Amino acid sequence: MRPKDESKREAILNSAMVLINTYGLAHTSMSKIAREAGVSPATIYIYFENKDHLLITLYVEVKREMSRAILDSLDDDLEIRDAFRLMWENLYAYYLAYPDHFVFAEQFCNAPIVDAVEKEDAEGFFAPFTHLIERGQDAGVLKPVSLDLLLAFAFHPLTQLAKQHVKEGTAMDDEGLEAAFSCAWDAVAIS
Amino acid sequence: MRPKDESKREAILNSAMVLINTYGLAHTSMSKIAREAGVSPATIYIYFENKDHLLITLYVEVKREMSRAILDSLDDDLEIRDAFRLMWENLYAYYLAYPDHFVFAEQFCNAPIVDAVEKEDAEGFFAPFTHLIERGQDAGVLKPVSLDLLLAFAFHPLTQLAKQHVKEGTAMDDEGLEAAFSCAWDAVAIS
Amino acid sequence: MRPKDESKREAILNSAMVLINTYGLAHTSMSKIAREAGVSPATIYIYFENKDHLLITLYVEVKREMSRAILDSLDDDLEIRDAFRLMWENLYAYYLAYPDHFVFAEQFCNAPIVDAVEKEDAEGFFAPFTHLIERGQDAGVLKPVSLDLLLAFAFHPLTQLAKQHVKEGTAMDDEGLEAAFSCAWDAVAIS
Amino acid sequence: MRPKDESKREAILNSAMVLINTYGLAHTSMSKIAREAGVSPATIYIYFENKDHLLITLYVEVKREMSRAILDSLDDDLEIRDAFRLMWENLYAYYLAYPDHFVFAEQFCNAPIVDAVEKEDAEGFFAPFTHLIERGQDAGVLKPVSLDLLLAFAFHPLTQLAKQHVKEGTAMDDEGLEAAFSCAWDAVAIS
DNA sequence: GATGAATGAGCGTTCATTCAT
DNA sequence: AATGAATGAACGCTCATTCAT
Repeated sequence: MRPKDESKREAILNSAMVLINTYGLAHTSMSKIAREAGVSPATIYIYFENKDHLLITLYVEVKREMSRAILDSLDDDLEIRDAFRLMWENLYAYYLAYPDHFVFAEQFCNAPIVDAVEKEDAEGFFAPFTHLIERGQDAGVLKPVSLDLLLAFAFHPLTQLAKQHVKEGTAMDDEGLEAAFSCAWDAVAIS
Repeated sequence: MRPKDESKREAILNSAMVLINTYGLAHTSMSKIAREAGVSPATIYIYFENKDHLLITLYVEVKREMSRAILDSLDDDLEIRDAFRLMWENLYAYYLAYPDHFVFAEQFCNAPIVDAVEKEDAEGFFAPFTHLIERGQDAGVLKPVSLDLLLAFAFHPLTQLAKQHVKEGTAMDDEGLEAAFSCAWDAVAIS
Repeated sequence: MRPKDESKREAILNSAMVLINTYGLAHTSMSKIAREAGVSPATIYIYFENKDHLLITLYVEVKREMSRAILDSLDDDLEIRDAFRLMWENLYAYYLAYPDHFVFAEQFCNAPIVDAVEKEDAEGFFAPFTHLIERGQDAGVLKPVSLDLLLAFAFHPLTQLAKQHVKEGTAMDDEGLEAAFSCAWDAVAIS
Repeated sequence: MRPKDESKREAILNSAMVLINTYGLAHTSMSKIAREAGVSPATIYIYFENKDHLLITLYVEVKREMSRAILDSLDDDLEIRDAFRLMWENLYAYYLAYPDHFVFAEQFCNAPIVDAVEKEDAEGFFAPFTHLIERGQDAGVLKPVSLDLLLAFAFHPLTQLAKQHVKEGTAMDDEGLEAAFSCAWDAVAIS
């Protein structure tokens, strides 16, 4: 027997992402994914149980890669502000480097299908953020408010900015990034 | 010729919104919308040219209502901070009062179909925000950074918070709202 | 709106029967039925909830017609033997006149799907037989054995004979029919 | 080269029979048969040329075993009636002992695929019946009517009765069997 | 204006069979 | 001999839309 072809699995996942970003979840069919990936529709079902599983797998893997990218060069010895800044830059760099991942994740997580993602899979993504924020609060550097609140101010505006930049094909320069980070830091840090 | 029945139009739009929020854009068909609205599929085409037009109309109307809600009690004589605060509270109140509108808008604006919305329709929504921010910058109260950046920090975290609260069925109390607003203000105001 | 087209419903049912008799239940798809009936596959679903409902409806209607044919000219005033004979002849005549009905019913009732037929629908068919047999037993003309047993001998061999005749394109002449009926009568009557 | 594994062949045939009896010819796929038999779909094609061959082989083997069972203890020295009675009892016992065989055979032989069975394979089954009937007619014990007619009355009602008993999980006791046999004998014997 | 009937195209999925190991 | 991977065609069914009343 032939071994499973890992490149096929990835072609399927990537084709799904590209089509979803281009035409939307609503107009991306299994046949189209298969055609784009250069396989038979039936082949998809060797790698994924059904369409929902395929989409959820794609989301979870994208989120996992995002999570990994953010942690790059991160170190517990860094000052809170520097660590925060590094994650912020990592995230923005990731958004620019893999806009597909990012655009897909935003579409997916705003659709009801996201509720089918297992909780542990979903929340793993936020762990590095959470950890940093708790560290910052313990050190008396970050405001003593709820985690959700800090998360919303620390990283969500960046996502919003990246969304616009990806759509317009623009990007922030160092100065813009510096200004943006300042806003974020002012929002969450004790002045 | 009977006049078009406004209540039918409303029923169709509302049914679409409810189904899309429950099952997703991808699983909401014209037949289902018709059944939910208690009309024939053919009737929908009397009120809307086709499915895309129906969805876009729904989005634009939802956004327009949001816009209107935010402006409630707003007055150019208010101090910048107070005006900002009022809009912030209006928006959060609207999210809680009409979670359907809000959930639908988030799903829609993260799907590619949003690109089919006429620019003037889409941007009208932001006008009150824009106007306020420009006033604040002129007065030297808000940071002299790009409009997009201030918008991202001033209102986007609130959307993110509301998304969680709607999903979990919770809400911020006055104290929480105060803390959240402080973060937003610190992000955008000159300290 | 257009009224439902009764001729379409019948074309669908008849096409299904013809295809099932020719190619078997296993090789008769909704598309093929639609093509044979000259309608769109989607149209079938206006008249029948799904494939199973279509097949079951077909079976029940075929059985109902058989039942009606058997009762033709039947009269409670007839002697038991004459009534029995009339039903026997009616049934054989029906088999020869509508071999499709008969062949379909045999295939259907030997497949597991027959278990999905509502009991009352299924047993209505046997009512005339049952009634006659009970009358015969009360009159002391038929053997006092179980109903199932008498039914099995009174009518099932005829079905078997008809099956062969239909397949071979032959038929019993009057003499053959007389001989066959004698066997049946000897089987069930008190000598 | 390993020798073909007879137990695998049996497992495939038996799995096919079980699935067909449970879900019907129409819903029994090669993959399901393979899964049920604990082999790969490809393995089935080592033992059988294709699906039709598999089904036909199954039918022919089932019929051959039935045929063998009926002949058990049969002896040309027996009186016609006793021989007839023995075959009748053998057949009923076989039906009760191997209801799967019997249910499968009835489904199969009422579907068009039965026409693909080679004539000699199919008719071999009836040889013992035929032989007995001819002996009985020569001896002047059985009615001098066509073979098909006698066969239809002699054994077909039993099949019908067994079908009901298998479905209901009941069985005839000795008394019931005696009564049933009497009917059959009265049908075919010269009084 | 409003309807249920009607449709060809397409949906997600499984089919019987073959391939490559 | 035996396998799981792979497939194009077909499955049952629903889609967005239009027709006829």
